[in-house]
Amino acid sequence: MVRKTKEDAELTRQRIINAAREVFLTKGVSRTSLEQIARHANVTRGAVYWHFTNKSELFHAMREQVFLPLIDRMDDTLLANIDEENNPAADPLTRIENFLQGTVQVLNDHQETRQTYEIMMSKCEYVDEFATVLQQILNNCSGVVEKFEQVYAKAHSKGLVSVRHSPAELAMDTHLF
Amino acid sequence: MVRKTKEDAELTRQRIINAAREVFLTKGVSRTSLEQIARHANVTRGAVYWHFTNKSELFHAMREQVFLPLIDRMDDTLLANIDEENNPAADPLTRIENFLQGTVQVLNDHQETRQTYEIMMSKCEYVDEFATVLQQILNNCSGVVEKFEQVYAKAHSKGLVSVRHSPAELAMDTHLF
DNA sequence: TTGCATACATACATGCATGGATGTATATTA
DNA sequence: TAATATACATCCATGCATGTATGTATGCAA
Repeated sequence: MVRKTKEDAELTRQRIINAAREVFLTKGVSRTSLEQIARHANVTRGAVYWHFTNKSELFHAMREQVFLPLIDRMDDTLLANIDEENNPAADPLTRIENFLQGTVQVLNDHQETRQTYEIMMSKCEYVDEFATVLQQILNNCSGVVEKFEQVYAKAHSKGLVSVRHSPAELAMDTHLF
Repeated sequence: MVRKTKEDAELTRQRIINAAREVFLTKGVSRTSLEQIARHANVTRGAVYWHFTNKSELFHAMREQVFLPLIDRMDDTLLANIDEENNPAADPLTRIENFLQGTVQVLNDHQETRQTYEIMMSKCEYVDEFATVLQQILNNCSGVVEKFEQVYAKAHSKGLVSVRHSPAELAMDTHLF
């Protein structure tokens, strides 16, 4: 193996991330060594250490590949042009439904996304360096809940939902689901 | 340290389990060594290996201390005398509510139970030996769902719930909650 | 074409964690 | 009371994972 062009290097980086995901899934995050990941990606640990400073940075990179698209999709589906009053597609409850269906769709179509979620849920111990990861995830979640809340507030002001439920409650419930 | 009486030994065993829970919580299951647990319990690894063959057995023992009472409570609260037709306290929906409130109560009162749940949820990677643990947990869950289902079936036959929802659906929903 | 940066591979030192072997003092039992 | 089982503590060999240091061949820019 010798020096590659920038595009090749980016491919290698991606191969490492994919390898990490697959090994994480079967071995668990803390039990996979960077050596195993490297072998699975047909490189050596040198390459892994070149692209990522350590395992948690690699984990973080893997995570971002599914979270950033999620955030984008939320912004698009849920919040974009929410203030245009006379937009038929902008009905708040329809937006929520669309977003949830989109989420299921993604989980159906992309096994990579499924795998990443499974790793985050039952193959990772959120301690030490990973505690900050958990913090980030929770921050993300409260961001998600907040966005739900905005949409529900809109629905509320339009009289689309029962006044017995506050937007915050509805948002939390939807998120739990 | 020298040989103790059987009661002393049982105390030591319990101290080890408690120590394990506390260290698991802060360090995560895979990152805590039996040495750390031993130190935290004021014994040596020799004692730990005497009472438990390895880490996963220790984990299993810790888990049983919260799951077995849960199962018992389910049987008592949910299922006991469910077939006595004219028992006022045996109303199916009331049973469900009582059980859920009891669960919250336990989580409120026993920080040990809270800690154990937190460990099982975000401080443990379910792979290899622990994959069987996950399997057991899932089995337990389906057992739980089944019991919910029985109660809902009873409620159904009494006309207490809308016929639009099957007992299975209701059970799954309650369990998710 | 030279020189430096890049993209890795290889080698090495270090540090636990594990599990088993062994030691040992006491409780228990026959 | 002698023999044995119990409840640990201590010690040791082994292996693996990490991080870093170093080697090296190539792409790229001046």
